[in-house]
Amino acid sequence: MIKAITGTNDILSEDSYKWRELEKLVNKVMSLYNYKEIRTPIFEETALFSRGIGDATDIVSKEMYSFIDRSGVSLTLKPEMTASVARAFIEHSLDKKQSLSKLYYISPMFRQERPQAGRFRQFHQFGAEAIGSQSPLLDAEMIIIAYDIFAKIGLTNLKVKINSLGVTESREVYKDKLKEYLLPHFNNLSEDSKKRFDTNILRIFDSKDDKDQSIMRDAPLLMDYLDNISLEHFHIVKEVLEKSNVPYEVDPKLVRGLDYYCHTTFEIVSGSVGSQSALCGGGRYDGLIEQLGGKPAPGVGFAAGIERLLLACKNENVFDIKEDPLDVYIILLDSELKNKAFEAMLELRRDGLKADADYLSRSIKAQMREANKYNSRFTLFVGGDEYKNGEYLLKDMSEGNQFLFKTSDMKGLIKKIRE
RNA sequence: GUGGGAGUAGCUCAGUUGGUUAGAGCGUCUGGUUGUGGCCCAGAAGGCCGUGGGUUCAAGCCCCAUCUCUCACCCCA
Repeated sequence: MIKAITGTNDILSEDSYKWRELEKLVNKVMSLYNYKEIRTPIFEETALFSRGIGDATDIVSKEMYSFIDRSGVSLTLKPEMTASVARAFIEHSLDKKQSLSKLYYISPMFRQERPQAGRFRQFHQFGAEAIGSQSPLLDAEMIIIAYDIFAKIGLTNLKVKINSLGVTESREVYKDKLKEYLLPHFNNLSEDSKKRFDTNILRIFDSKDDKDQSIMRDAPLLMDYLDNISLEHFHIVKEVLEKSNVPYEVDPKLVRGLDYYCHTTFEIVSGSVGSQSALCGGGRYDGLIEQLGGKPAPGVGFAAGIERLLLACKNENVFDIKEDPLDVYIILLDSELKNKAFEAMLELRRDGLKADADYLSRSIKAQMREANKYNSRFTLFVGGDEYKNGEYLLKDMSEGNQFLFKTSDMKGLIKKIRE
């Protein structure tokens, strides 16, 4: 039997309705904040991601779905969206069309990781990017958008964590200090952290190893090495969040994995999912556009994982929405009338009512059970004495009342259903 | 890439120290008289017990391999 690829999922109809509603909500909120949708290709040149995200990250070095196409070019299924949006921004000279580009997206992403709770190989993210301004108001806006969407969904077990990485220069100074501090402890670090010492030393703060944690407890903090401009930037972000009623905590150990981040970084984590608790993450990337060959332009953005979000919803018992019930289910009493019944049903549908009927020539009992399964508000009986008298019988399924309508009076029948 | 757990009906799971025709609940389908659902009742369909080897007179159960799912590490949304 052929099965779906490991780490990919079919979204069956019970769930796809929920996905659609979530997407509607995202579209709505993004439009309130005046972000415009951008759709980029599923695959890009591999070089875009190795330059944008950073060669040292695991995402680029071993988790990308890369392949050589027939013309010999290395292509990659997008593992994240920021690099793609940045590429499109440069390619279409969006900076010349307007001073600030506020963009959002909903899109599948691909990473060849080992699947676990809330993590898949094809997964979906929505997110936003604002390119063209250094304003800390935008950093805060990103956090607020994500927070607003999560709140509208009904999630409560959330924590907003923010931190500042400052500018590159002060961060490099700090990295040296950290190296200096860690060197005497090097042999006591976990194997993973020994590797991180060279590749991405800041991420040792994220280690779940107890020994690492105790070593890092006394490590110097980046916050203490930030220059005044970075501190001021961060201060404004915090101030805006407070005034916007977004509860947050500063986590000086929150460092993000992607190379392009600077200044503000943030995550919103949920206590309702497993170990993959970050529902969204993001930050500022003032150097990225230039690094990808564009004219320097500052940017900030975030991405949220849809599968994780829905997992959190399931565990918190929120956003449990069901598809609208059927308005009418047609019950065919005389099989000779099936064309007539189909016509009537079509008329209902074309008038905007959700209607369906039995296509398997089943018994009346079976048809009624089917109507009930779809939670149909009404059933319409076609046939029998009523039809001989030129009438249809309409039954209200919750009350049990029945009403007669002239077959010529579809308007009256429709009006009754709409009441 | 590393480690733990699990694969029996559409779903959730039972299957005793290996021993005849493999079970339940839910779901599905059909009925419970002439044209009416939900509740209830009855019946039916549906399984090469993940796959391939092995041990044995005998394997769903024991052994090996393999695949898949799952959780955690790594990494990250």
